[in-house]
Amino acid sequence: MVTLKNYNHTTYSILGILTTECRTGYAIKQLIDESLSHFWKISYGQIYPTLKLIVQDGLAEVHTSTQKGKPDRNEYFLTPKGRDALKTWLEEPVEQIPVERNEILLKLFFGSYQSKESTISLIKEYKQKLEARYETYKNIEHTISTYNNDASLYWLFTLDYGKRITIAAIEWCTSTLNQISV
Amino acid sequence: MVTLKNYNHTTYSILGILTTECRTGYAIKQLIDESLSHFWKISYGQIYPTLKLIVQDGLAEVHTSTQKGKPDRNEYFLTPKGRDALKTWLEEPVEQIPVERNEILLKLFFGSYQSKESTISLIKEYKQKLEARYETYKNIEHTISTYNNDASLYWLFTLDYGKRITIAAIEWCTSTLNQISV
DNA sequence: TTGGTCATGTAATACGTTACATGATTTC
DNA sequence: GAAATCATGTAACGTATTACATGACCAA
Repeated sequence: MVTLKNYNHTTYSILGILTTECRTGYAIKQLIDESLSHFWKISYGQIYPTLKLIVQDGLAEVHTSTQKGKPDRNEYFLTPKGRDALKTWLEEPVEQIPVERNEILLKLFFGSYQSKESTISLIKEYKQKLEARYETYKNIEHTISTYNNDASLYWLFTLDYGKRITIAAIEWCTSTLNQISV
Repeated sequence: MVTLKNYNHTTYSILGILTTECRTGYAIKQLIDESLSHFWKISYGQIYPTLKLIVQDGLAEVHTSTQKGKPDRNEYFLTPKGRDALKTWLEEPVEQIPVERNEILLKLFFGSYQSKESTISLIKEYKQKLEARYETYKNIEHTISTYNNDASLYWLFTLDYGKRITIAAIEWCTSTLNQISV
């Protein structure tokens, strides 16, 4: 029995996206920025080396098409081994919820060391950014609704998460501002 | 006029903590693990090199006490320059809210590629971890309440944030489980 | 005597961002 | 003519984790 190598989450995100119609490094970046941006991000500096790696390891195959004028287009396709690796990872339990570092909370933690006004504008700006983010989520939701494949239900679940968290954070801003302003 | 160097958030977190009674690398780690763990984390591999750096740059001074038997104890104290650097950073606006990578949402995003049962247990486990986290937050809250200094009000604000976000996430779990189980 | 607490530190590795380089086609 | 889109990729750098090494004291 062959034990599969362990890859990092970035690699699995790419394997996962290769199950969709996205086949090029460029398209992978686009999909993540458009539809997963509320809980994932990636850079070309990760994508291209990772694509190379998964081909080396036999998780994907690359079909290169040289087009007149245009640059080469490398399309990637999962192999059965690649699908296995993805499935295995998907069914593994998640060990821990990671701690997200939050700069705003870090600054607020030292709030007694700055002026009330600074703290208030810190939270007000945060609130504005959260409200903008909420609007973005509604746009993503709209984009996803138009896809209408069997994946889109799950995509909407992840968005619902983003929206709920954002609303909770906005409410916290309001409540905290009230408590400070007194 | 002297322009201050820019440091990373980890460095500012250490500067901030040096405004409290925590003076050693060990105590810094402890405080973060106990009272900031809902939005920050740090390792010794960051703490000790950073302490060295801020002394080099004149942001802190170190007083070493050699004790009989026990290992050397290095106590760090902010210099006026260190306080300036902290204050400047505290009053700078936060550019962007970072995207937190979320492994659970990543797996859920590819939910159509796995069995319903896997997805359900993924979310159930997540919910359990969130509930455990909520309990932890209540413990931290209790710890902080006993400190009773002028910082503790702000510390409680950050905790309130953690609690609200966690509750929203738990509610999302419940709602999503209902929708999947149908 | 075993494990916890106090206490400091480094080296290797892993992970991620940013800036750079290239270049054709299409749209305003 | 300028800007956006499609398209690929590397190198340098910044940041963080993990494992390792050391060692005394104290409590169960």
